[in-house]
Amino acid sequence: MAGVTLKQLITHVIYREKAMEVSKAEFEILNAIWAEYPCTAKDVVDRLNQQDSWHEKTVKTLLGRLVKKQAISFEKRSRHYLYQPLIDKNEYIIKESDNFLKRLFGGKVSPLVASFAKSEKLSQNDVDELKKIISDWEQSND
Amino acid sequence: MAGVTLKQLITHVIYREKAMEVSKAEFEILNAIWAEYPCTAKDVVDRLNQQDSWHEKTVKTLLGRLVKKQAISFEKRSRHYLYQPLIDKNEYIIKESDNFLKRLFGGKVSPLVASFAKSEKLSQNDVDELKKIISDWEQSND
DNA sequence: AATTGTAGATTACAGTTGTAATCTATGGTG
DNA sequence: CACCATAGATTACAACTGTAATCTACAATT
Repeated sequence: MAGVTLKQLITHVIYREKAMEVSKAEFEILNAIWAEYPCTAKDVVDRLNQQDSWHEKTVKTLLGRLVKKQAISFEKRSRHYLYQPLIDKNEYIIKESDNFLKRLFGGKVSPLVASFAKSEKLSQNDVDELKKIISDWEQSND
Repeated sequence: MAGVTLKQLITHVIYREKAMEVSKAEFEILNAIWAEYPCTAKDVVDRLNQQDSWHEKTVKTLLGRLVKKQAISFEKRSRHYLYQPLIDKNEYIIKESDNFLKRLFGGKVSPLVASFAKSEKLSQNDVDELKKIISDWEQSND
């Protein structure tokens, strides 16, 4: 620990206080794990490579970072690790959505939908789905 | 330019090819400018400080970065600059929303709304607004 | 048992970001 | 006209990111 500045030390000590932030690339990894877990690093690589092209080394790095951030954990199975999420997908997605809506739309969904409607990014199908969601909501809120 | 690696050079040459990325802090600045422009750095600081606390130096740095990224431009007025956006607020917001929805919800709005409904983050007011948006949409799409 | 492929650990490295402090030049003030 | 406050320019700097290459150790194979 030689050469560590006081600031670094303090930063480290209060690390746990900070809200955990998952970067975009890390989220892709997390998402692949959520698909089915526990799973190996190879599983993750394979899943990701169905869509895009991820270098195995990159995926390993990101898995390591997610472990350090305590977003996932692993269990040793002889040669390889079995990874598994420590955070819930729905919870995470809600939190992220909430943050996003706060930053851009005052925290509400409707302005987003309105903005999509205005720029013609809303299809009949989207509207049908929205109507269904609304009627379900009304069903359970009276 | 001595000591520049080939990779750096290439990165720089193809710089314009990359989609411009505005960071979160930069977005706050942009947002303050969109409120009313042209405006000075001081205007931006004042506007931001109505809500949060921004250091003047930080704001200046971010203004500089936005200029470099060609997200805003300025015009000299003797001692100070008059800043003004180079990107349209609605366009930017739509693009960001689209990206966000692609990353988390397969690109569609309804799953976001559904997820909000499920976690009880939807108020009667939100629902009323959504209904209004939908009926307006249907009005103009038949 | 020696060898080797491979899994994870460590190291690399430039770019971005948040957050400012310091430098420099100039317009306004006494 | 000299001086200074201040605006913008430059510099700082650690953390985070994306993207991998290299190192190290062990399990499976011959």
